[in-house]
Amino acid sequence: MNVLEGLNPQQMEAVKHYEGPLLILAGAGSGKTRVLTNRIAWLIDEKDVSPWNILAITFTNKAAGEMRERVNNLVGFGAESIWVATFHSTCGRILRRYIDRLGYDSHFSIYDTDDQKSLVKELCKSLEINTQMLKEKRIMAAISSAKNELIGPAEYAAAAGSDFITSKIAAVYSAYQKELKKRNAIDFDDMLMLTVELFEKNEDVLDQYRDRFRFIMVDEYQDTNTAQFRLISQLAGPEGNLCVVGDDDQSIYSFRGANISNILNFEKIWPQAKVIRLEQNYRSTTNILEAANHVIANNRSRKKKTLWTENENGPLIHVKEFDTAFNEADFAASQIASLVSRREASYSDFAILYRTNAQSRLLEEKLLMRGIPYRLIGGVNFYARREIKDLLSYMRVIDNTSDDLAIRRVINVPKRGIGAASINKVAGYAAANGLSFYEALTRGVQIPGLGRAAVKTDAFVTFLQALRGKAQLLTVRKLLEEIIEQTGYIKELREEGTDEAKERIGNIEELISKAAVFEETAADPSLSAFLEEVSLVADIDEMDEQESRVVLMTLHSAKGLEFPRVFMTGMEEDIFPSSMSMMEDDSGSAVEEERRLCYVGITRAMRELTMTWAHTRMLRGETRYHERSRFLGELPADRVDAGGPKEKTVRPSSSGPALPSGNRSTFRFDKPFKREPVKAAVKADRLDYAQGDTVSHIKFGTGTVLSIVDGGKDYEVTVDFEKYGVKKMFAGFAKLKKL
DNA sequence: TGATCTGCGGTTTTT
DNA sequence: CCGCAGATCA
Repeated sequence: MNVLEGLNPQQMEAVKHYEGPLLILAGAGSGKTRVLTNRIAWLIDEKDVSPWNILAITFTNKAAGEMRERVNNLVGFGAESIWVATFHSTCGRILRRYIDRLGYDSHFSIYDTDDQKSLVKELCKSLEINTQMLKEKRIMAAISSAKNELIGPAEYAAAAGSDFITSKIAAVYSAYQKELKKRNAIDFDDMLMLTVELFEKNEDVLDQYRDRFRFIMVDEYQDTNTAQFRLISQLAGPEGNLCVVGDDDQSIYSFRGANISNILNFEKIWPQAKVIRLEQNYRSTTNILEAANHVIANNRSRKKKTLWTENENGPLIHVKEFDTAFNEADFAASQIASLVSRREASYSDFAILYRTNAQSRLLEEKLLMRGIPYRLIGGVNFYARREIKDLLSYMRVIDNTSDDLAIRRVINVPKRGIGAASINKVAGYAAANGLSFYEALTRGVQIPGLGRAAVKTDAFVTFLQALRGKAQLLTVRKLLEEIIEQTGYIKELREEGTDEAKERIGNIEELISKAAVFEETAADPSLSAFLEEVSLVADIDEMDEQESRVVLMTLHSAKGLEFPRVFMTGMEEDIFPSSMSMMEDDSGSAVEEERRLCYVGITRAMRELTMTWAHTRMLRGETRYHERSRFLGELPADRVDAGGPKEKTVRPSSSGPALPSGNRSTFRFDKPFKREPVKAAVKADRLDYAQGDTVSHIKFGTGTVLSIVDGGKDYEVTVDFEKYGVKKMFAGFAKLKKL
């Protein structure tokens, strides 16, 4: 296959770039992945670069998987030895091998957000920090950004000085790192920070990886934070055979430490860098692209560039206004249903995007009602579910007995009669003697005050030891099944028999098949590797383009994807841009990030884009009013649909920015929030059914009304459905019919 | 010790 | 509105 075929001149130039640093500024849909993969193939084919010497880094497993697949198709022989991975799994692999140089053991656990929170909470308690005043979340965010900036506890404490809050955070940070190390655990941010530290302190290790990774590619470069930037700088070395691809207009992760200046600094660190711009878009219609260009032009801080396309105009952008978010959601569902029934589209053509995960609920409801299959990305992570975390915690303890959090999670699951009192005694003894929780546990009766409970803890220790012994001989999947068997986890759920229990069993079965897939496909099928892999799964990784389903996800998750037809919902001030972004008094940079997010959303669409907004929307249980989003006003009038007969339409600005950047603060103040909840907006005066009546529901079928409670805003009706059991619902939404 | 109840706070985005 | 944490009861 000719890797240069069909490339435009700029793409060609990028693909044929051999040695030295290269910055590719690639607009949305300009074929950047193609350029990256073809360049890899070109290096191998034309320059005899060994696949072994190539590293390609992405942010998500999904992106890595796609790149891997495309590279495999392009590079026949040796493609598997190209290292294609995310930042985090790259660091994971390096650390598994060399983390002993930093005083950890190679069986380290990876703490996720929940684990971090438990630890921070624990530390706040022992440091006597009032978490009402200084929230765990804030501490976690501070620690995370410090790590992203490669600031260790000591440096953080020094910078904190006498500032009360900051010095408290510094104290937690220091204790947090100490405790993690004691537990032989690291968090997400540590993966990066520790790898950088490893390279800094161990020249031999860095040299070894430098020698291997002679050619480095980085995707979504605009999202790199300082730690990631340092890492690739270390690997690339001064000669810098480094090729990065990014788009400053799609930088939407500054809250996670992403640093736009990494793009600007690129040419400073490597003055010899070549810069190539890819501005031709192959994805979207002219109307969509013009809309995107017009909106993003309102941002002041950006590298000026204008995407263009040879594609046809296509349909106009539809902008629809609704009274309520219900109608909005229903509209999206009905549009999809009618297009699919007319065979003009298939479910997988559609994506419904929104700003916050909470907005998915309504949409799900409406899709469900119409029987439209959908895939929800995000929300509660599969691996964060209780049953999954329980089982994984067992595996964590088996892999790493120092993981106090994991062992304390499972010590009484299933119930073993070891309660909080006993746990505290063991923990106290462990702390006093510098032992891990597990080590303390093995001391049994020696622990003061444990008394008769020691019989139970001893049994637990024996149980764990037996499992640990077996683990040596078992594959990951078998081990998991053994744990389930020995603990009676599924058995217990089966006896419970509720819908919820059934769902949990389903989740466990899914975990087993994930373990099965893992042990068949992983290069390193060890327990540590399995636990690492499941820790690093992102929501978006769960998406499968092959499915014939509508996809629901946040605008953030949508980055890097494309769909023939896109709905952007909740286009309202305070929702999108979010109220948070407007509160910050930072000269509008947060709003600019929201605008980039809007740009990302618009440019996901290939053919048809529908943007919707609603005057009222339920938020945390109260109905709130919203104005239409300023971003709608920034659309070019000549690209927007005049609207159907049913809905009123928006008057977009004729040209230019709707809101000069300098005016942001005044704008904020002359538009006070309307926060009064609307009572009786949806509440019917009375219901045409009563307790004991038989009613029918569009999805749940027929059932008997058990009770009706006047909840103020609406009636809450409890119905016992024949097929689905007892459900609680609101009369205004459920649209129950008396039979 | 375990199960149930109540009150409160939370939602911006995530590897 | 929902989920969680602490309080309260069996």
